[in-house]
Amino acid sequence: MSRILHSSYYLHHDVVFLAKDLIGKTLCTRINSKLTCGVITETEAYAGEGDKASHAYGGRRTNRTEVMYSQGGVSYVYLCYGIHRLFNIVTNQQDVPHAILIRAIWPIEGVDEVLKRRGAAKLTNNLCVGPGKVTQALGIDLQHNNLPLNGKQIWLRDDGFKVKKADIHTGPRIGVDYAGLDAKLPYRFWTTEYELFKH
DNA sequence: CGTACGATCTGCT
DNA sequence: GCAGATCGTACGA
Repeated sequence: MSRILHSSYYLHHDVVFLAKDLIGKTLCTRINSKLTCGVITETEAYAGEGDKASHAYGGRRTNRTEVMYSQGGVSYVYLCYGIHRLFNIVTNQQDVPHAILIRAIWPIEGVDEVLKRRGAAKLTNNLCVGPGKVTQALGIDLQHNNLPLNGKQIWLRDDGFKVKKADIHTGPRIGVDYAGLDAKLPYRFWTTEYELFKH
């Protein structure tokens, strides 16, 4: 059985819990009339105003970060290193700027289109491992910022994949050395049990 | 207005 | 292992 995640899902749990809970959920896009879906296999939580690694640290509120202050259940897409688009899920209530970066997926639908976008010949373990690769695979661009996550272009599904607790690993976030002690927080979650999602 | 830099990826060594 | 790509954002002048 498979169902779209309801908007309330994003509102009533802590962002760190959700980051872990999203492992095994399915992220779908229909962009340029192409349907592509992948099971989320790696995430990072960004815990708002108190988190030095977050764009919203210290309550920073600008054109770019404004969407993080929305009620949960919308997308936050931004440009990184001038090249890569990074896709985040905004969570929690209005004015609480929590977000979850999607760092990796295992593609399960529209795989041909994913391969085309990635410029690859076949599906390999690391085809969509890395946040820039995820957005490239799913066709997500800056114009997909601030979209509802139960909409026509982007949505999340629970396909009933059961990832065992012991198969979800935890560690510090990547590329946030500037965040001082917060760089050490165990806010990154991932699994490598791709076999669960095959066939 | 100027400028420094980043929640990265790739290809080459 | 490392350099280069590449540009919007943030912030100070």
